[in-house]
Amino acid sequence: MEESALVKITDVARHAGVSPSTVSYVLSGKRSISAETRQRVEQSIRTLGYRPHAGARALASSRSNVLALVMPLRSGIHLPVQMQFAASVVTAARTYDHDVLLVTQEEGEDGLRRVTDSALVDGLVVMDIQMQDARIPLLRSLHLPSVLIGFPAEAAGLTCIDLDFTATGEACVDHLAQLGHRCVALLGSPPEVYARGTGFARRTAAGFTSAARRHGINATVVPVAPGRAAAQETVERLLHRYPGLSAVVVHNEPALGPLLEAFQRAGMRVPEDLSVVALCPDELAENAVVPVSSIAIPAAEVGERSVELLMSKLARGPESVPDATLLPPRLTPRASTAPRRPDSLPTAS
Amino acid sequence: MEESALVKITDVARHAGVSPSTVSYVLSGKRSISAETRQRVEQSIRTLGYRPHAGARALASSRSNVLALVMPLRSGIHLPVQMQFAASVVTAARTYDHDVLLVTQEEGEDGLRRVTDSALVDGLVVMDIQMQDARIPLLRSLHLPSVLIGFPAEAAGLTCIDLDFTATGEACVDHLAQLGHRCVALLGSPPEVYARGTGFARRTAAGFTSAARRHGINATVVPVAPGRAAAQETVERLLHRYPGLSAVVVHNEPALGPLLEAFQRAGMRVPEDLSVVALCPDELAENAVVPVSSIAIPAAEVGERSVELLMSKLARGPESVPDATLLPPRLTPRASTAPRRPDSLPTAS
DNA sequence: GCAGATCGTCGAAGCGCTTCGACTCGGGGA
DNA sequence: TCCCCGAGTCGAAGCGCTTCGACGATCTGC
Repeated sequence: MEESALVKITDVARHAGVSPSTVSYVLSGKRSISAETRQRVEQSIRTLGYRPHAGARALASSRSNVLALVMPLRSGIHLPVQMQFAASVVTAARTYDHDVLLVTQEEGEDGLRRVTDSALVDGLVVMDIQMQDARIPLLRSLHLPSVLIGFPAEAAGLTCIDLDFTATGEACVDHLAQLGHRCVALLGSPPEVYARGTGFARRTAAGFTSAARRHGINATVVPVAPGRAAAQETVERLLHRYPGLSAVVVHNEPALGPLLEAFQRAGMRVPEDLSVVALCPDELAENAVVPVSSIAIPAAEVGERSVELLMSKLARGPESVPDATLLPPRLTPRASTAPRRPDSLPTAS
Repeated sequence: MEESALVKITDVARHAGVSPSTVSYVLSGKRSISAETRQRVEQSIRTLGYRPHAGARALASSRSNVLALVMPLRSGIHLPVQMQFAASVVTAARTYDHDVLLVTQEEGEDGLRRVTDSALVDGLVVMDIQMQDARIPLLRSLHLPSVLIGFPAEAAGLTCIDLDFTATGEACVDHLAQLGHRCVALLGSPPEVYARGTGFARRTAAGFTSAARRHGINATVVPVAPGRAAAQETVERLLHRYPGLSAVVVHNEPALGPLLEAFQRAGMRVPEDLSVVALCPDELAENAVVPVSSIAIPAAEVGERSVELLMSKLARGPESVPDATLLPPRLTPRASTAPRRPDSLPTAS
């Protein structure tokens, strides 16, 4: 409540009539302190406006109370998601009395080395993990705990968290099946992405397919190449091949707009003739020509949970935490999905 | 090039056959070291993979080599700008061998107190400064240097940086005058913003007006309330009152789309009948119905410069740096501005 | 050639905190 | 009654680094 920047633990100790170590124990709770002493010390801390010196604390305790957030900072389409994510990481970290150091993706492995080797941080939250991520070996060899957002090809022994894409694929189909649709398509990522074996694309497709089988629904998975032209062509081919098609799931953010247009142009009104579910941020879904029912990456939840995981590893060891945590999808119904019209064409043979 | 996390300055010293202090001086350059010794030490550092312990360094030198970036993390419309900004701050900080601690706007004054009092950071970059910003008094009383993005009402004695809005208003008019326009309007922020005396709105208007006078051009400033309806109405009134109007400057990001539509609806084609210049992010300008000539906040430059200012204050004292730094506007011409049609109506009387 | 400056290096004293014994004091269990 | 134990506190030893003063060696200028 007073000055600052110069008051140290010995000042507090003197003011409270105890030894510095006692003050330290009051602060950390690592030894029992009589209620009376504790209150006296706490009062002194407040009156003097004492704040432990972060560096000194880090040196003595080998804990910095800072964690690194490694994130891509180049402009892209996902910005709102990233921001939400960063915000929730910072907020969650604060509830554990930690601060967040911002490390850019571009700093790569050297960046990680730097912040860990210099004991700047106690742990890492690493966003935007690729299938073949160059940082994985390093992360694995690190003596510091880390949590990865997304799943690399080889995830064993790493703590990863992400939306459950299999369940997401299933949820979309469940939703559509419930509305009576009998012939559905998954309009997915560009072909390369599948060829590369990218995890989330494959998992979504798998969930989609198995749920369709479970419901006894006619289902197909179609990659969508980038660009308006490709979208248009994909739609034409699709409608020709599956005349009974009455619903699609779009898992390709940039293609969503073009695809909707293409369907429109092909005479399919949404949702009268065609129901559409998308995997994309709510922003995008809300602002499409017709608001699209969607499942979004739960950025805030991912952020919060990842910090919780990290803190648990820090406090209770790496074994205290599951390797993979998959967040359940939440589908937000909007105007783009409706029951199948009884008079629509019969399901394709 | 080897292990890590446990190699300390004494290890390096032993390996190089010198004393720890010599290693320290090699690292900091604060005393002269013979070329020979320097090389030997540097070699040892490399072979052992030595990284100074950040906490120890901070404790001994009372410099943490970390700076705080205080930014709003709630989703809003400006996200791309914020990100660009954050990215350039981090990058610039790295060139000065500093790291960046992320502090959210929401933490407010307590957040600032915490990171400064605990000596976590050496200085602050504070974004999103309001006219009457509650943090100003605190920032002023701080013993740590700070740089503010934006100008508060009372900026004396604070280091502030932002786009030069006066020059921006002028640049827009210059551009339009050069194209032959003789009657222009500034479509600005909602009335409250002007009433509140918000700095950037006023300054833009001032620049706009004075440049128009200089060019002998008919000019008017019109606030634009939020909402499509308001935009529509504003446009109608404007066109009625200034039949000779052939160009507008829009300084109201969310209103840009609605305004363009309203002009369209009123039969004014852009740019044939009406030239439009906007103050908004490039993204927005590029993706409007017709690409809009625009001046954007130079986020990357602001970020970089703000770090430079901060570093200068840190290294050479607060006097080494100007109170205000105004970045020159850069107008990007796009499809929305064209020469005035000779057959357009005469300038309003 | 010699006083005095300069260069290059070292040793030691902290920076402000945590933490590990050690010590005191009462209160049970035997 | 004696001993042991736990609760509560203190003192001191670092944590790994920077920095100040000191000290020999080498250079300057007369």
